[in-house]
Amino acid sequence: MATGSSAPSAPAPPGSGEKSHLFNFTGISANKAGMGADRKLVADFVYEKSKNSQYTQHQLELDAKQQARAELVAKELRIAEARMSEIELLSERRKIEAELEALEKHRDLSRTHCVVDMDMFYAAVEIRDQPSLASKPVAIGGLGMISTANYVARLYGVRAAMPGFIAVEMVRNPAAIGSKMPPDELVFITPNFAKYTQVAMETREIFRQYDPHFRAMSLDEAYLDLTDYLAAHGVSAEAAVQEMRDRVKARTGITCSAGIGPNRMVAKIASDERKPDGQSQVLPTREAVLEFMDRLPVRKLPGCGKVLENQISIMLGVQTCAELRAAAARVKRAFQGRKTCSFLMRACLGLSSDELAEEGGEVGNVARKSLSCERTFRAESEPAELRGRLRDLCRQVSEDMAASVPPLAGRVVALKTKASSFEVRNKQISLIQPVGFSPNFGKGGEDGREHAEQETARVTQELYKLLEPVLEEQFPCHLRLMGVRVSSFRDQRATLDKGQQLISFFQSKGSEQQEGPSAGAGPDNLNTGMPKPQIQEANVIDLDSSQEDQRDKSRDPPVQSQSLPKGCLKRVVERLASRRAKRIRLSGVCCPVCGVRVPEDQANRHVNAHYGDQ
DNA sequence: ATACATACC
DNA sequence: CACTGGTATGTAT
Repeated sequence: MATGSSAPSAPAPPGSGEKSHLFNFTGISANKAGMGADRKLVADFVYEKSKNSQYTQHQLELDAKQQARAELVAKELRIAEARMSEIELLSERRKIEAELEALEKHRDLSRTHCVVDMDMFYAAVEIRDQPSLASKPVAIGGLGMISTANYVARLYGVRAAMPGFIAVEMVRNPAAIGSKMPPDELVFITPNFAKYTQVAMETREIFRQYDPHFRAMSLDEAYLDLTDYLAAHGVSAEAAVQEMRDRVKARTGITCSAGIGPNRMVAKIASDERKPDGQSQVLPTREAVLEFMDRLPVRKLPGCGKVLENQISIMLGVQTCAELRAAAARVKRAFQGRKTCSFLMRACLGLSSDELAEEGGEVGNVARKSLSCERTFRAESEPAELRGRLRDLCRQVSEDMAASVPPLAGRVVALKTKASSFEVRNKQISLIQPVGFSPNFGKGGEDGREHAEQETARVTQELYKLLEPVLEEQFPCHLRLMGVRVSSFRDQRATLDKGQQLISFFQSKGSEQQEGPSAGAGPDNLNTGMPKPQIQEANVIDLDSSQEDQRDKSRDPPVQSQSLPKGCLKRVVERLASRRAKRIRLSGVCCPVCGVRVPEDQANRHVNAHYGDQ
């Protein structure tokens, strides 16, 4: 299993005992090494602590399934290759060379992208506000799950996404995981998301000055296109980013790391190189990019997680991007007909999908596509209790839909359940009429609040009525989690921020452009390597008319932009811009997590709601 | 189209 | 005490 440099390509011998799967699923891998602790010992330790849990049993099943599949494909590959003649192999080789050559056409070295990542963000904020913690092992989260660990805790092998109760044991018993640290007690801190959000706003104020269209991926990570800034100020990327990081540190007291590169993928990977409190640049030449990519383990490619890494290892015997490139022909055969194939081919050349997007006119869609709420709880069988939880979830989803701008209505609702065995089920219902709020919801006058409550209750009830029978189908059941999701929104664009991105695109590109908004505004395609559906101008028109016109257009086919009269788009953009300005004056602050605009006095509550009000 | 699995922070 | 939550997307059926 590809669990690290120790055993790069050895497939797990079937039936060789419980450690054979040496935790593919811990995700501890080439790039996720815990400093100061031995990876393998950490994996063993975690395994020992949890091998009898339902969780682990379930993970082992998934793991085994995945492993068997990879081995099957590997076997078929070997057979197919054995059957190929020299001539066939040669012609295939030539074909691949040509394809790689063709991909070079998409290489764009003209832009400078930057990814900024705050160092151990939540922990850094807490330690800033309580400096006595600095020397102690600190984890943000609880016994169930850790979201961030400081560097002291990392010396004990503690990492984000690790269950807290295991982390406690590791800190108490560092020798067991090969750490030379003295035994200690892990300090837990309950996350304070409102505070982290406040700090994130401060960093974003700074980011905005370097790229007004920067994209925040989370509270602690942002993608910037520095090209215009550098041209305007005549400074080097290195200097600009250093200055930006200095300003972030001065303003927030927290360090960050950054990567600079000719596209978002390269910048993202580079941001990991000199962490913490460092920056790294990949120069905009083909040679520099290839040299950088070549030594990279494939696992470092955003989008290549532990499963794909393992597949690549088992099926191709490949660990690094250089090997991946050399094995392009086999990559193609192994993943033929799958998006993964083109993703890998481009990625190993250091090509980011945003380059393709610009070239091909395919664009990233920045609108939200689904809204959901899920809760884990102590496993429960009682129907009345489960129904109550379902109703709570429906209420929460309804409130979040109401708080969206515009208020949401969706044609698909889904119930997710996780049994105490960790088996997950999803059941979705497609509707003719969307469930949710009218686009005009929330614009009421004096009786606005009362009406809002009434409508929210109505939507809650509609969701519940749809999903309760779905839950019923599963009785008797023993559940540890339920979740409610709404998608296929009537309004494709969901947040104010994204609306502003639309405007900026149209303004910069001019009114006769036929494509949607530039993918340069966000890293939407970064992980998948694939273009997302476009936002057509039709959506903008729809948005506009939705103000005056309540007809439900959700079932109408998308209007082709070609059918729009000349000059129409420009007017739409202007009207949109003026409405935006009005809304900004009228209504509170923009949630930095979801982009939804909420009244100022509800901002904290709203932000915390994203995280379950912890 | 639906369900399930993977990935990211 | 006991392995998250929200969103997107890829893959299989």
